[in-house]
Amino acid sequence: MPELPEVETVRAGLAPALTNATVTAIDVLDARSFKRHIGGVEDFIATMVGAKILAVVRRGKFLWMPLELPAGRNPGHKLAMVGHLGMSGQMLLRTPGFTEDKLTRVVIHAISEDGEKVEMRFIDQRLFGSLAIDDLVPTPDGLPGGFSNGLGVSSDGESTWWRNLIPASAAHIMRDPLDEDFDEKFVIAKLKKKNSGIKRVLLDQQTLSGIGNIYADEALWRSQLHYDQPAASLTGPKAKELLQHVREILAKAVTEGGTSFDEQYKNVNGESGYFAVSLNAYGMTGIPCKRCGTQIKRENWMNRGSHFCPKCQKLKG
DNA sequence: ATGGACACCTGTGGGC
DNA sequence: TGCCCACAGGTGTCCA
Repeated sequence: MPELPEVETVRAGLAPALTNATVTAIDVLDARSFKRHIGGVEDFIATMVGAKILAVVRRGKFLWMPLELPAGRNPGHKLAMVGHLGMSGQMLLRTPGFTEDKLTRVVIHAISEDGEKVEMRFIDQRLFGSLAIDDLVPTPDGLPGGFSNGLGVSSDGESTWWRNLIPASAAHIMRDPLDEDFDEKFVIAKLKKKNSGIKRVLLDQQTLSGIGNIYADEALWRSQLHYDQPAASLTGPKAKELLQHVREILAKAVTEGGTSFDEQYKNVNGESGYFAVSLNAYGMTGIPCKRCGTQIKRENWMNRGSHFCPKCQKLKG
């Protein structure tokens, strides 16, 4: 479900409530949400309870929370809780006692700096999402690991110890187009070397991150590119234009709180985002193209769907 | 390198 | 009403 705008909406919602909060207890309703945590459920709980959350950081669709463990419980490495929403994950902030949400898998109980109790409920229909604790390792480029909007950074503006670190399990994820250290030249150079179809490349989180099926279809529609157009066949200016569209679409979707079609995407308060009204291609099968009036087509592609205008997004070659 | 298939899962909606 | 099929915002891995 969630792509960068949805995950950023969640990050931005969690950060004010969880920064500097201390974990007090964890309820596990379904242990399958921990399949990516090597040590198993008991280890996850033992590490998390008592830990202080220093920030909520995001790169692409990955979220993490650097942890400060209580004195005397230093494992020798820097740790973070890493969350991924998969296709259907949600992280809701609830006050204790709020009606239990259907499909809740994990509840993290915490107490804020001000002594307020808060519950972060991890809801996940399909169980492709996960929570795990992972080692933080230095970023290869020595720059900040991800986006945290300044929350959790010390008041004197100095970077804190976790800033230029990234969870080992997300270290292969390249920067996303909204990252201030996003290296556009590097990405364009990479596109030039790839003979794969452009959509495949847009979805490859090891080239650039944050884009999923919705925003790939939207960016390709705006750029009038067919999903199978070889990436290397794009001219420099065309590649630049495509990335500009990607950036604009992601940024606009962030301001609208992401895309919601159903109960699967919600912000931390359980509210839907509004970007769905701005969609031009994704899920628009049979609807006239807003540019030329031709019906938008859906084709099976890579075990999912691709939506495009057959007239203004032709393969060129 | 690259493309494809599939595994991991549950739920919903359409057609009959 | 029930049953079967298609389909769903992701990622990782294995195989030709």
